[in-house]
Amino acid sequence: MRAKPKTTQEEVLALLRVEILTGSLQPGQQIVQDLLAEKFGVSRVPLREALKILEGEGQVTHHLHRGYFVAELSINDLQEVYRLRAILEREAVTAAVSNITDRDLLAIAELAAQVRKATKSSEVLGITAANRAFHFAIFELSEMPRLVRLLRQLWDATDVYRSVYFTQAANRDRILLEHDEILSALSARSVARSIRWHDIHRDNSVASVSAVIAG
Amino acid sequence: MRAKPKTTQEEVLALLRVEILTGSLQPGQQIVQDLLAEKFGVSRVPLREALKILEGEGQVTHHLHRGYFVAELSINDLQEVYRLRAILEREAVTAAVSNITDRDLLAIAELAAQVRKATKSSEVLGITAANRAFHFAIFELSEMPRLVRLLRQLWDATDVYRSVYFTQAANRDRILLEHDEILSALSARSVARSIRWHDIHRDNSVASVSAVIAG
DNA sequence: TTCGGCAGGATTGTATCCAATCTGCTAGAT
DNA sequence: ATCTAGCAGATTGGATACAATCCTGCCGAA
Repeated sequence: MRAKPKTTQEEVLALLRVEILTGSLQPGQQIVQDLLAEKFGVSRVPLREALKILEGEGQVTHHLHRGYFVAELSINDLQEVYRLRAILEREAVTAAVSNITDRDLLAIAELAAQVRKATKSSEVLGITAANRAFHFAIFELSEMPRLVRLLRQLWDATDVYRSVYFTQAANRDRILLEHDEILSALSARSVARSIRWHDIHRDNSVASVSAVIAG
Repeated sequence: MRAKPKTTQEEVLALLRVEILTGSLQPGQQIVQDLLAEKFGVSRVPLREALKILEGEGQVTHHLHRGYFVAELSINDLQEVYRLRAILEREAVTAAVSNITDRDLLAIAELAAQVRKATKSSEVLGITAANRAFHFAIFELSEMPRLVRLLRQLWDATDVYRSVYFTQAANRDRILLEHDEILSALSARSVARSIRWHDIHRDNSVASVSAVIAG
């Protein structure tokens, strides 16, 4: 038996994220509430509330009396998201370094190891999740919950496209190396190095994702 | 006759914002859906969707099977919000300066004048709205819609407390002066001066609002 | 071809009912 | 007297059905 979310709308929300992430719901595509509600086996009420949440995150757009559509990301949008990530992640990393304990370092190293394991298994969804867990464990150390929430929104916005990034073997190796560097910088409590490697890591990502969007 | 929002949930959303802003719904207070739905003359469904939006913005919190509560802001929360605002507004102002046209300057000057007029009338809600219009007109010039959206969320989070700021006459005069300085810096296309005066403006605000929260 | 209107479809809003859960009170045990 | 278990009331969460509103696309007339 699968671990069941407490409420239907949470379950629907999780399902929607997967649908969007895996491309079952493609960018620009309309979301027909009745169809999706039936597909998920729920009524429209929790579905709409989940869609409202996604709308708030910018994952879907809403046109009055026309319904919800999966958000599309232009090159400009993408660059803006990554610019904002750069600014906010620097802040998060800076705060994280000043808070980090040896215990935290162990936990993060463990998460890095899980990313490594996930890249072996070739399962994109698993790699995405592991990668996310690794990075947000670091961001969480900032002890700035609102900052983390904003970052989560920004990551969500590009998840669809970033997942393609993980499908290429060359990228996977580089990611693992960069994670090691980040971990090393954190261990040394070096803000500058931590930020630099985050920047490098992100720049490599944006380059690949831009290529995806450009076609 | 007042301009009516197109959908009921938008109307409810606007009403909720006013209720929260004016303190009819006080921080920490539970929002009883049935009562409020009846008070607004709507059913619970659009009310809940409006609450979902506010939850996404962090304006209200949600506890499972216990309902919605008006969000409370701790001193730490407040400082985090203002720290994030500082970071993001600097980015927005920088981009705005590089885009600003003479036409934009006229429009912003006009908005500044409206703030001045609003302060005369002593109506807090009006001042808040005018002030917001002034600042976001500047932020919008960044042509970074997601950045503006994040800023809007951050402003919303502290609106309740900031409105108190406007009730004090001494603050009002200073605000007007600072707006003039911002306008002057923008006219000169000086990024450094624009950022500096935004920082000063914000610092004065956070000091007052902190005092309010501290009691 | 273009314009106007009409029908169909989709979303939105509402009402009602039921299930799940939380809260507070009461009764019993220690 | 205090603590705990459990019951009742209240509230939220969800499902379903139906009415209302609005968009879209087609069809015919000028």
